[in-house]
Amino acid sequence: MYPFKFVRENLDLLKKTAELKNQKVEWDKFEELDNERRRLIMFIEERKKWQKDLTEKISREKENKDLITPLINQARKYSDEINEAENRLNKIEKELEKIISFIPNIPHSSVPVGKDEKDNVVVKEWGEKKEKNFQVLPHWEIGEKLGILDFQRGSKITGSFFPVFKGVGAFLVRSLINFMIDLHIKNGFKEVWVPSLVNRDSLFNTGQLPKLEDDMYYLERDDFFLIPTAEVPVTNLHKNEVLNEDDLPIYYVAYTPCFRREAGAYGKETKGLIRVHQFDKVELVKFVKPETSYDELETLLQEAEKVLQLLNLPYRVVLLCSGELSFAGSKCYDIEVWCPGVEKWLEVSSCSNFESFQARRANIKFRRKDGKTDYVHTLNGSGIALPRTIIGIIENYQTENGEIIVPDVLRDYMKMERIAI
RNA sequence: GGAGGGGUAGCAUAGUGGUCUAAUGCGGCGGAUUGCUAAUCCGUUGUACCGUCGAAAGGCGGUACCGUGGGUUCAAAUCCCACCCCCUCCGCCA
Repeated sequence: MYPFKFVRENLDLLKKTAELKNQKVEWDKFEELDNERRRLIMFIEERKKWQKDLTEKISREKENKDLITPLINQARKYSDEINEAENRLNKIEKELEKIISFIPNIPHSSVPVGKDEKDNVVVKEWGEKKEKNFQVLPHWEIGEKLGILDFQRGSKITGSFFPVFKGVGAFLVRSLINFMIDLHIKNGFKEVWVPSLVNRDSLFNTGQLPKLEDDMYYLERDDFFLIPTAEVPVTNLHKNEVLNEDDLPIYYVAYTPCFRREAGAYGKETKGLIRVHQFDKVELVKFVKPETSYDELETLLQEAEKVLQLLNLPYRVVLLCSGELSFAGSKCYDIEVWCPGVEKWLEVSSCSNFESFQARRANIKFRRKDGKTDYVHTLNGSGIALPRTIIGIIENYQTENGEIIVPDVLRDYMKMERIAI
């Protein structure tokens, strides 16, 4: 969310970025209303000044009725004029804010310009796609055979794409969450537990609203939303705060369930655990000084990569092009794990720098040593999302006789070497 | 859900219609004193917007901001209404 002045002074740049991100904005209307807003402010402020002077005179001469009666009449006139102009100003500012709220964040200069996923750049590949001398089954087949996944019963309870994990499957979910959180705590992240329901304001601040309203579950009675990611509650932890420079950087790790309606996504990559309405995720969030945020993005990416390296799952890192960047993002890396059963790279993490975009909306500042305040930069990355990681484990660690070897790093948690019938 | 108390600049607190242009303390920043630290003393102090000057840092002039939004009034931190949040107690409840 940019201030009016910034938009006014950077119209060309913002128009270009909105185009790159395929976002429609009412630019002409903005210019017209912005001019009118400034005219009105000048009109109002002038009259307020006059009114103030009169008020002072009235106050001084309040004993002298004959003298102040005409003054009061004049002041009343100003008061009416101010009132009327302010009503118009309020309307105009609301309209302007609505227009501005649809202006997306500006991509960083290192982001490749492009339209769709074909223009993304693979910047790294890690691990080996091991050749197996047997046909690797997709996770839903082997998972149901082993009794650790149950899609039928999930849809009975709620609807399709609400999976059930059973027995060792449920234990695997719990173990992965603990493994990931333990890892991140060891590397300096502070664990937080936050609400999974949030208000409109919080979603606006992180940039999900106004654009993605239809993609979220909504509780009408209370005007709350179920979170699509822990990014929303964790980033809003410091809404309307002024942090101390010495407190930065702040690193948080949070486990939460995530809820996504995935409106219109049916039929595409939706089998098994690939795309579900409710899933678990361990999320990393950083609050940092602007001058360090791009270094912080690289270390955030490394932190997320560590999870896959320790699980020994082959993955690649993709730098998103401008057209694929989210509304609020300045730069974003996706991490995709190779899943040989479905023969696809599946996204398990998205690491983004939002620069000051979210901090402006959420009003999160910090005070520098010289006393000046500045907006923090916020970053977040999944560290990492569970269902697709589980796909990766089931499909990469599958044996010929239909068992799953437990990755070394999880054996401390699960106290077993293989998942078998 | 009910009753009462509260929300004032980074924090803590004062302020019940008109020099409030929001006081005071702490903290922060700058300086003085000083073997070191501490203490003391002096100065300074927020945010947003509009106009104007400037390449910029910023300067100057103005307006607004006392939880949020309305209302009364010539004039609101102060009076009235609604809502939000925090605290205490009661009720209900996993």
